[in-house]
Amino acid sequence: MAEKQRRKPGETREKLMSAALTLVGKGRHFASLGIREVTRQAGVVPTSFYRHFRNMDDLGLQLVDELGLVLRRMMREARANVSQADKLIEESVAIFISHAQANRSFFLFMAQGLAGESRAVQEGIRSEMRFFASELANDLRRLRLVDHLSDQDLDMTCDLVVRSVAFSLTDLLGVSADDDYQIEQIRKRTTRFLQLIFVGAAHWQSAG
Amino acid sequence: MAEKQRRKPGETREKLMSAALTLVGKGRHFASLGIREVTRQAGVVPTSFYRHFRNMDDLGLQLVDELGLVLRRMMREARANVSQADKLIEESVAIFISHAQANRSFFLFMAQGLAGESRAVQEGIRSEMRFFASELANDLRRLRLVDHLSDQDLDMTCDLVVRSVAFSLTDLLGVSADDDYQIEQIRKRTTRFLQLIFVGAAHWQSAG
DNA sequence: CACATTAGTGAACACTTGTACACATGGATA
DNA sequence: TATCCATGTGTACAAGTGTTCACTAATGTG
Repeated sequence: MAEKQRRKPGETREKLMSAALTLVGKGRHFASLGIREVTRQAGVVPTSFYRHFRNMDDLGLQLVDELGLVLRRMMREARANVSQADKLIEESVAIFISHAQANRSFFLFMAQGLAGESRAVQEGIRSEMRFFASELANDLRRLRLVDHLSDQDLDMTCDLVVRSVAFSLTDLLGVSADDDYQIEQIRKRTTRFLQLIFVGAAHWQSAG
Repeated sequence: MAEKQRRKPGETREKLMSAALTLVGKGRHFASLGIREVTRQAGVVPTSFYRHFRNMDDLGLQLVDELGLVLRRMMREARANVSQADKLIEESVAIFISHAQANRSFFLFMAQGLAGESRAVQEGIRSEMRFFASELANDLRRLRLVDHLSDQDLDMTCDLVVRSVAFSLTDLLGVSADDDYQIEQIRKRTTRFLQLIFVGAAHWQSAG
């Protein structure tokens, strides 16, 4: 019989989660993954799955939690690297794209989950996006870049910004990871989107 | 043995496609549907599937084509119903939402396909969105509402508009079809998004 | 009318799937 | 040290899967 050493606690759990992400990274859709498939990819016997998750939806929910950590790391780096206010958009988009590349499977999972099968996962991702948007609003407030906007209008603007970036994600994940030209195009386009939105925000009161 | 009457040509084909849509409408993800499942829902023997489609991806591609028709109908109605230029955004959003409600499963399929499993379906949907955006640009040009924008900037604006609306789709499809309050909220928010974008477009030259 | 084509059927195939059960083992706890 | 429990393993099974095959009835074409 094969050895059944138990290594660090939670190791198999992580193997299963990253196995699912690996399969997603290979082009599979999370909704089409099965328990056996994931355990096979993780190099673990199918029964082990139930030691950690009740079903695939449960695994998805726990992936959403980890996704939250990835997003928070990204925000922290963005805040640390904002050198000048007028380059804020460009630099933030660049950081976002590099994180999306570095955690491709994670963001793929996020893009899939937005219209996914599990309502709970869907809501989880949406919630992460709302949090992201509200943090962005806080930052902009603190930098005093948007003093003329009401809280509500600022929230709306940040919401739109986050959505636009999230949509660019699906562009980004659609091109191969080493197609530098296309990635650069996406970066430029996303940057212009955000600039357009902020121009709109800057003139919002007069038009609203 | 059961009767095997063949009715109109292409009837089973349609039954299969709408069976897939029905399952999607019930909350399933297209990527997780199987051939047997679809044929069962259509009330047809599994073998019949192969008379019309090579596999599920093929069926998905043909659904994208039909989706194109739905979108074109929507555009036609929007063009016919634009009463006054200053209500253009509000009325267009309202038409969009009513079409999305009337063809819920179709739009659900579209939202899923954007980050779906089949690259071909993904590209098909993207292509429909590009077409939609370019038609929008033509209309705006014709109405002479955006004379100060270059073609390129206009394309970008329309692209952003279409993306924002598409993202609102996922909001809309996330709430139950008879939750009028939430739907109204989504309608208002989407309208404001577009207004913000167009305010940005109106002031774009001076800032770009 | 004869005939090829299309579009339906059911039976069978070799696999894969989710899940249940009994069992083993290492580490923490008492 | 003795015990418990979380975590691992192998086996088993019923149900579901995609696909092939041979057969049949309706339709369009000569």
